[in-house]
Amino acid sequence: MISKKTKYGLKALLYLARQYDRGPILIADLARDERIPKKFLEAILLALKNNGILHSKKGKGGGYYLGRHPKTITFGQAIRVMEGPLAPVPCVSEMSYATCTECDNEASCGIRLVMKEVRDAMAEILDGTSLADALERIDNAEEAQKGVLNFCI
Amino acid sequence: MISKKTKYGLKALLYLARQYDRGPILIADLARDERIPKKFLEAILLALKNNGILHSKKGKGGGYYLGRHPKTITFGQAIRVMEGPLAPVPCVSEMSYATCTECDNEASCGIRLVMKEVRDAMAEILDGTSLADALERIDNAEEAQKGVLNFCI
DNA sequence: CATAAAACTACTATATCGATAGACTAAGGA
DNA sequence: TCCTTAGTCTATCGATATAGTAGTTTTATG
Repeated sequence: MISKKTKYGLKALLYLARQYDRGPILIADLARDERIPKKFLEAILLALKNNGILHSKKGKGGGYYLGRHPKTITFGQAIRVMEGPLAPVPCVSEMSYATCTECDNEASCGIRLVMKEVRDAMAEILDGTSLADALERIDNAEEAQKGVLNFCI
Repeated sequence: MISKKTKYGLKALLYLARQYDRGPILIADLARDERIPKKFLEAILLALKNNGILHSKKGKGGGYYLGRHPKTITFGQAIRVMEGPLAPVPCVSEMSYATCTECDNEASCGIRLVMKEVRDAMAEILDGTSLADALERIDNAEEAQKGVLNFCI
């Protein structure tokens, strides 16, 4: 299960992606519209900024905005910042490998063999889905819902 | 990242699967061989028992043993007991669905759309891999390692 | 300089994790 | 029946993570 922090962060990123061309967005607006505690959101956006995913501008007319085009920001990148490595065990992580303190013979660890598969499957999806992709799919889903409504009327 | 509890639990299950036909195994032996704190292991095994994955026998000659054949116990079942639902968000869980408190329109939630894919990918792997499968793969990996060693000599 | 907005520091509950200690209960064997 | 063995249950503890709050500082703009 992902934490609220991660959910809030992903919501914020989608929000910023949707208005990518409108310049800096205020934390206050984002917090209000997405119903996220403002001070909590502050910390989340700061973390995303420190990892290069977001940029910010201080002072009047300031706010937060995406550091790159929504097509080039993936769920995988964002989740790694907020939730840590995708891998279920450190010994199968590609981005932040570490030995498991528990097992000695890594090559023949059954848990590792299975978790490697899980990590790869997750990474394929999360690193292959950008914010832009998600926005598109949201729009499609909303269209589909409208379609059903019209069909019902 | 999975917790130590889950790692210990999976190790214990693989240990019990490897000696499936030898009757009840003592917690003490398991704890010693797999280097798991005994009292912690106790709690883990108890949880697995309460979920029908393990059985136990009290008194002299007692111990823990698998409740079913290793072929029919999957990683998915075990992980759900120890770690909770596989799904990254409750609203895409098949085994323990719950609405997300945050989002109102579930059908067009971008996070949900992506996480549904992740859940399905994880479930396919974890529910499709049994303890017996893992043991087989461990043996294969050990054979392969030996092969490399022989080749080197 | 005044103001707006992010950045930073500090703090507080609450929950979970990892682990330990001790009392209790059931099952066999002598 | 009594004793030993071994699982069961309850309680506790420190450390860490989660979720959220309050107030202050820094920086850019007009």
